[in-house]
Amino acid sequence: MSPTPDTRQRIIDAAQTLIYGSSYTEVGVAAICDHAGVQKGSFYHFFPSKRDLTLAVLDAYFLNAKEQLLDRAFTAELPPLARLDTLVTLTLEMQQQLQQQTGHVLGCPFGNLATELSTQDEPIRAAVVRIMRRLQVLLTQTLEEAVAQGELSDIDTAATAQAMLAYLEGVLMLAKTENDTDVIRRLLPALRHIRVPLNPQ
Amino acid sequence: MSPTPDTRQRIIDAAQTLIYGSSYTEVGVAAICDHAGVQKGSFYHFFPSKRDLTLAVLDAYFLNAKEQLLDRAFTAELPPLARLDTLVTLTLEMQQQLQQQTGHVLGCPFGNLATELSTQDEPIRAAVVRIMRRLQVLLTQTLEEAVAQGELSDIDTAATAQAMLAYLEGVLMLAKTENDTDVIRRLLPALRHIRVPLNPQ
DNA sequence: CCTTGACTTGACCGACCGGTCTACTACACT
DNA sequence: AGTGTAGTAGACCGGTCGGTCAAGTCAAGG
Repeated sequence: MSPTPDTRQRIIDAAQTLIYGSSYTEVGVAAICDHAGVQKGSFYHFFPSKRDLTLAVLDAYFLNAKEQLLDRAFTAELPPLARLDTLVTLTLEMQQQLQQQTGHVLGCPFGNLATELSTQDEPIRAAVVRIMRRLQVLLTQTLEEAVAQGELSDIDTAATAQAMLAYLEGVLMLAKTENDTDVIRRLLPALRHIRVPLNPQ
Repeated sequence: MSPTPDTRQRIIDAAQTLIYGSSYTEVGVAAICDHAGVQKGSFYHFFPSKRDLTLAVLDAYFLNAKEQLLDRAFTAELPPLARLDTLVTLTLEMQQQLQQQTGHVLGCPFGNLATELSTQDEPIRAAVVRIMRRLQVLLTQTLEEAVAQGELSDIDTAATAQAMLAYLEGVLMLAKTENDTDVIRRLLPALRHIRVPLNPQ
């Protein structure tokens, strides 16, 4: 029936939505198949296991984030620190929109999976780490530019980038817990003032 | 057999350990009973459901945190900002010890449960919110004292407290993801420099 | 026309899930 | 001694879990 438009992608899309909206363990393979309009056999034709699907889902999350968030914020068209403000604004807008759609503040898809599975599933943990590193690199480059252009005094750019990432994750987590995007609006703008001084240790 | 030392508490203790070490959904009632040396009938004699047990476990987590962390850090014997440093140090030590015991950085028990269940279970979400508020109050009072004693310039103490809480949660989450307490050691000391300026908007 | 192989179908598997239920034990109070 | 009750024991429930598998569809290539 019908032209069967890319079954594999439909599975990933369904899993993205369902897992982001609840959790890895809560969403079963059957539910994903239902939502994708696919039979279980087809699922296991494309993915050897639920975990392997989840790794693909992580990639999809990142692609999404890149197109909707990262590419718009981390652009050479903006001065370095303005990129951070853009990141803040876009993050707020995205979470607001998701809350309207689902009734819940969903937080960060990477943080959610990492928190749930880091102690349980090593490959998934490692995949999240790789993604976190990419985010950290973007922030580090931005901070280095800011220092070079005199927008920022000398700091430990790598550590500050990671601290900013931690703050972002923490704010999203608190907003998810309170189920209130106002937490993001009130707290996240302070991201740009986070600083880890030089002099390790 | 034997004097049956408080079955109810043994169940809570087992659940604390198991859930903190993995996740809510991953730990079944049967596993908790096994670990506590208790039969299922006894479990459901004391707790009407797994969720109700989890609410009790949240209280137990908080009691633990209070005795091992909060009471030691938030003491009038220390100047306000030194309390934050103590909080940082004790948090690092606790996570290091837990990692030695379990092989994993476990992060924050409240944050873990909140992330996993906020979109799934309203009573548990609400319980975590209540706990987060108590932490926020402790931080707010500390910051107000710091301002009063001139250790800190005028800031939005309530928002800054929440921002510090977010940062703490974020750092713990990143450390859990990387499974490395060094993340805490490098990033968490910057907690005391987090600031949300006055002027609401 | 026939074969190949990617893809789909849906029944099926054993294990486990949270939760129920009945029978039993042990002790306190009368 | 008899009775009520808190606690324990463990078999049992329907449902769901991730995953398997034999049987089939169908389009491309010889």
